[in-house]
Amino acid sequence: MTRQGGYNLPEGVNAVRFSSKAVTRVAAGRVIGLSNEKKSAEQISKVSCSNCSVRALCLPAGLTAQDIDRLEQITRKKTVIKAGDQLFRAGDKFTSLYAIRSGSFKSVVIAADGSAQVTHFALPGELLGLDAYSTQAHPSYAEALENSSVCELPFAQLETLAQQVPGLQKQIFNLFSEELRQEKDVVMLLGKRSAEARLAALLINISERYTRRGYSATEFNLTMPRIDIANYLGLTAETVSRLISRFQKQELIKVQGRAITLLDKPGLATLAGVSCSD
Amino acid sequence: MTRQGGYNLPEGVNAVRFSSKAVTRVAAGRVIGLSNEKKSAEQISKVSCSNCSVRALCLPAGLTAQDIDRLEQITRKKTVIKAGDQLFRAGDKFTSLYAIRSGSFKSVVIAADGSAQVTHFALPGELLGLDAYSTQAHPSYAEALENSSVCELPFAQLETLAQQVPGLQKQIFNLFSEELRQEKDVVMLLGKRSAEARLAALLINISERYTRRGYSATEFNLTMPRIDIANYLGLTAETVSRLISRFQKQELIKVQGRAITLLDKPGLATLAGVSCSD
DNA sequence: TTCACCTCTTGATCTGGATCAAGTCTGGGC
DNA sequence: GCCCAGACTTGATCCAGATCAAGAGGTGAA
Repeated sequence: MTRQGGYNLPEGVNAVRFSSKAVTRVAAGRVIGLSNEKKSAEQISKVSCSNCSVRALCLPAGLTAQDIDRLEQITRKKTVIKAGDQLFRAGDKFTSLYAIRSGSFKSVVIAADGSAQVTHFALPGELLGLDAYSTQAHPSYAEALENSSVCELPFAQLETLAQQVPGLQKQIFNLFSEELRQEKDVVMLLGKRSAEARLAALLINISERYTRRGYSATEFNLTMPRIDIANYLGLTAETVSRLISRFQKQELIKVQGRAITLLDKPGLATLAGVSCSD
Repeated sequence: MTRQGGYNLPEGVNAVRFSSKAVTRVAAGRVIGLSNEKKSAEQISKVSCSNCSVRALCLPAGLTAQDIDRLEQITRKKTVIKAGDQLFRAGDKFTSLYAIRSGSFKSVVIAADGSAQVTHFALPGELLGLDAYSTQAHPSYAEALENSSVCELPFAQLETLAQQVPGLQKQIFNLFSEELRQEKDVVMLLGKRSAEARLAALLINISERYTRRGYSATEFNLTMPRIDIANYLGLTAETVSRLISRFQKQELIKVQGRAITLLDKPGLATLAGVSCSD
């Protein structure tokens, strides 16, 4: 649906691509280090949680090796989703949750008047589809922002297994609750904060989420286009662009295309009106 | 904490109070009919889900009589919370969920900079505290907007019971998912909609939620003060007040203090940019 | 009853971010 | 290589809603 040109991410190995001009300014080693994506977009069909990089955040968290084994048995496949492709569409019947192994997604709700609203950016280790349980249909669609891979968890089986494995039930409650808490943060953000505070908060938020996943806290890719960031934050692309320029002038961040370096995270946190781990 | 004066709700039987002027304009029968609160604020300690008016929406939904009985056994008490009192404070250790039997609450998060944000209005049959599970501490405080009663559900026991009763696990997932979906609706609302659309959407939303609880779809109390509505919608009290006046002039609603009559629900739905059940 | 203190309403002015309008940059196709 | 489409940037103008300000209506306490 969304055709991506220009600043788009490459299909292959590295999630970051620079213009020749930019490359001259960034050391090659750091460019590689910036990648949010694992080395290659594997398309292995055997699911193995135990060597998955996000197991500490995903459903296996807190489970015994034996229980993880049972979880692996119901996990149907690990698919590669290309940038721009949809994992599921709005209105699709709810049958499975999807755990993100690598890459990133946006969740988009289409309002009654046809307008789209980005409601969530999802990173590795997070589950997509939790909000579909109560109505048994996905209220939003999920689109890959870069080449991504996911594990599909048929919910009926997951539910049955959770009945037998207390740790799994706990972890599902945990992921539900965590997502609920995050949504409240978004509501807070959109509620009363200035455009400046919103963008600063998003940068801090994404930084912290990447940190928990073992990536650099200060250097990462904003895999989403400006227009999606704007939509998510309740702003326009122009305002986001202006703010990014201003933040650069204020030496809070450094930007090359979609690669971001946070130069002054405490400063951003102050703007955002949140405390930060720095 | 929040001292309430002026337009405050009475302590006693009826949630609605009118000025003498207003009373002359509203038939007594309809005033009674407007009440969002059940007849009296009972303080019975024996929990009985089977004769609770919100059982169809609350945890017992879909359970057998036998399972409801087990649920009742772990439900610790039914307390009356006075208007303005807090059910739990932000930062309190998470031990229980609270099911609202009658009345209404607001959830408020205090940001790092000290500013408060109303993140949710909770009505009978809804659970408070779901967002505290992942961190084991309440991120927000819950304050009664009118005299209310709740059932306390110690979560450790609820979790154990859910392990044994599949329908209960399902229903907990369901309430989590439903709240998540609702939060997404709020994000959509705050994202890009005009002040007018936000207020219209809130009125529609509250109307539909009361309808599901068996109250009138067109006549109900906005139990929350304007300032809370404004905070929740990311607006100022002045803007909310102006909009309410304008909606009255446009004959979309009729307002007496906090009592609201929706005169043109489809019209409001159009403004809100949502479809409605009317 | 009077007074203090709320919440709510209404008016006047100001401003942050939207909108409109050109551009520039980048990568892909030919 | 050149061209084109889409992502992004930057500038000028406009307006919805904030802010500031004043007053009205209602309640509880003395």
